[in-house]
Formats: sequence, structure tokens, C-alpha cells
Amino acid sequence: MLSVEEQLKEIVRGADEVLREEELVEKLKRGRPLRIKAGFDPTAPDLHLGHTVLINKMRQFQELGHEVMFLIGDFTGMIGDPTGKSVTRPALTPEDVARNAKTYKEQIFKILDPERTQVMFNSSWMGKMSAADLIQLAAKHTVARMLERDDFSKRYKGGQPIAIHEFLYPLVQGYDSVAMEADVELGGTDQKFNLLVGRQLQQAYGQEAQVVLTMPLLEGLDGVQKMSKSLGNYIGIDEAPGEIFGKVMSISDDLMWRYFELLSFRPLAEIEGFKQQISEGENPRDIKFLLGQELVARFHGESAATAARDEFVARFQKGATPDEMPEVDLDCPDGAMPIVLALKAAGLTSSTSEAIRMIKQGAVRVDGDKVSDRDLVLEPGSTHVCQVGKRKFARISLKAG
RNA sequence: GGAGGGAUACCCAAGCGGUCAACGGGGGCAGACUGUAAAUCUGCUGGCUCAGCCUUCGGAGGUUCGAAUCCUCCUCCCUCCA
Repeated sequence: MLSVEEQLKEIVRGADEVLREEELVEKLKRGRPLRIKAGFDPTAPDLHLGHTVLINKMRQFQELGHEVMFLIGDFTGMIGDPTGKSVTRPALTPEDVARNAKTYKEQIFKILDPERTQVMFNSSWMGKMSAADLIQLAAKHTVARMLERDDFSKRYKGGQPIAIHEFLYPLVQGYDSVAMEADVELGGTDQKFNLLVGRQLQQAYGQEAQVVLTMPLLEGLDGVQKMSKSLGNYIGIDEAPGEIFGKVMSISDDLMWRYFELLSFRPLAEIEGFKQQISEGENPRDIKFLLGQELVARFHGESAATAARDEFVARFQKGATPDEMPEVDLDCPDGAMPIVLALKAAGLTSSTSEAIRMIKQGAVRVDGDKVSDRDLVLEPGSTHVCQVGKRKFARISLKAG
């Protein structure tokens, strides 16, 4: 095990806050592996790089020899973290939970060491809790403290309803720390309040309070809003190598450093070296290559990463068409196929109107030649590589109908 | 229970009898410039058998030669009074 100082340096990398750092030092000094808790929603096992910021931190703890507990909040999932909608979510069936847990494992074990990861479900202790136990739990916290939470206080002051059960979410999440005897809990900055409730409850139950470590929310591809699926600005960890690589290449140079800090496993010193190289004239694009390769390799392996880079260079620096693209067979009942209908049928445009617009804008190519005539027809029996914009390709074969 | 205000395209938001497939902004897409960067500039952003036609402005009816615009009923949201 590394020295306390060395561990601490690793642990605080990229972290938003550590509460409280002195306590963490105390815990580390004892020299025994710490119990690290991080909780996840049972409903959304479709992870993107934003989620991995936290998982990377868990991995780091593993590498330092600590014990990582991956908690699936299947019980808390019934409550739903308060958003003002004040509706209890329908409980997931045990089958749903099992299936989602399996998907989680497939995804997180690309980052975490399965041997040193415990997967837990909070229903396993919350499900056994009696009404009396729950009242006892609720007695350990006050309304005033609950109202310190920003969204609660805003809603309360603004006369918006707060359902009683919404108070239970932080309490249950906090109780999880008691049941798990967590030494450290990790979470996003948006989780700070809930994490702190855990500290308070552990003390109320006679345990030592966990250290709370919050990680910043990763910005999405636009560099402004947080990465999220609904905003469409994300890189999913299950995406194809070429997609991941391409999306990484499309981020701005400024954002690249943020991604290096939060997503790369490279030592900070090495990253500083990259900045140095750029100031000496190195093309930032080439540094971005390294980031793209590292991330592709993490989820698809080293050879896929190299292939993704080579493909990228061939396609965008040398203008080659991709090796693989959707193959589409179309019937031509009326003899020839108008290009606009072919583009729509191949899924390259969502409508013939859009196909016409794309042609007008010079975005359409057939076999590498720009199409300017919207009335162009494709002959039966021929095969063409059709392209809309820089990314959308299809090999379209026309069959005589 | 009573009195008002509102619902317009992916989002915000104009329009208040014809010139409205609907101003403007955001987002998105495409083109130029590049490093598939970013920033910037330009164009597009309902559908179709595309110089034309068809279906849209919460829903259903109605008035009118003509309705997103006027009337009636319904649904949902907000504000005030009780």
C-alpha cells in the first residue's frame, strides 16, 4: 500500500470536495482497507462517460487496495430522488432488478476489478425493515435539517408541495451507509446533501461518520451542459469504437483537458507534459488522438483503439470512404429510382423533403461525386455508395422490380 | 365554489380575419474555413408524385368567400378571491 500522502494525492484528483479531509487522513493512517460506497439508480444501466467519472474514482480506490461496494438502489428506486414530481415510482420487479444489475456488471467491470467489487442491493436490508424501524430512523433527523436541502427549501418557501415520502429518500440513502458501514461515500456534486445525511445518521447509530467525496458532473460534448442521455450530448460506453473516437475528436480543445482530468488514467504529470508540447507547437488534435485511443481501448480493447484511429485518419484526413457501411437493397418497380427516394429508403434522410434540401445544400454525394441535380435517377442493377453530410453512408444496390 | 390569464412547430416566443407552412431567438442539420476541432460566416429546419399540391397553431363543432386569428362546448396549466 502506498503511503498516506501518496494515496491522498491520488484520491483528491479531480474531486470537487472531500468532507472532511482530516478524517480521511485519519482513516487511511489506520492502514486497513477502507469500505468505499457508491450508489446507483436501478433503472438506468445505460452508462455514459459522465457516469464513469465516479466509477473511475472507485477503481482508483481499488488500485490503492480498498474495498469497493457498488450499491444498486433498488429500494430507493421506488421513491425516486425528489424532483418535485412527488410521485412514487412503481417498484421494479425482481426480474427487472436482476436484469439491470447484470447490465451494470457488464458495463462497470470494464473499469472495475470484479474480484474486488461487492455488488449490493439496498432492498436486502430495507426490505426487512419494519414500520417501527422506519419510525426510529425518521426520528434521527429533523425537518429543519431536511429543509436545508436546496430544492426542498425552494419548494417550501415557494409554496410548492413536498410529499412526506420525499423526505425518506435521503434518509434511506443515509441509512444505507449505516447498513454498509461505509468509510467513504462517493457521489456527484448534486448528491452532496444526501451524502451528508449519511454522515449524520451513522453518528446517530453510533458509527464513525463516513467521509464524503464528491466528483464534478462531466460536461457533455457541447462543453456547457452536463452530459446526459436526454440532451444527446453523451458518449455511451457501449458505443462502437469509431463512434467513441469520433465523438472525442469533436470536442473542443478546452474541453479536452477536462476530459483528460476526469476520464484519463494517465498521471497528472503526463497530462501537464501534453500541455507543454502543445505550447511548443504540437497540434492539439494529435493529443486528442491519445485521449480517444485511451477511451476506446478501455471499452473495446487496444486493437480496436488502434483501428479506430487508423480509420479516422483514413476517412477524415485522407478522405477515404469507410470500409463498413449499411448495405441497402432497394426494388425499383418503375424502372429507375429517383435519388431522393433512395436516400429516404436507405435511412440517410428522414424524408424526401429533407433529401431535396440536402441536395440543394451540396451535402449529397454518390460514388464520391457531389449531386446537384435533384432529379438524378439510379439505374436498376447498379450499386452506389451514397453519402449525406460527412458521416452518413450507405451502399445502395438497386434491384429491378 | 367565484373572477381572470394561458395552451402556436424540438424548446422559448411573436402573430389577433386574407399577403401564414406561420416573425425572432435557442437547439439541430448542412455548406465554407479547419484539425470531422472550437470560434466565425452562410443556408436549411411539416410532408409529398416538390415552379405545384396536401396536412398543421390544445380537442370537437360553428360563423365566414376565407380562421392560428371571431363564436360555442370540452381538456389541461397558471394567478387572484372564497
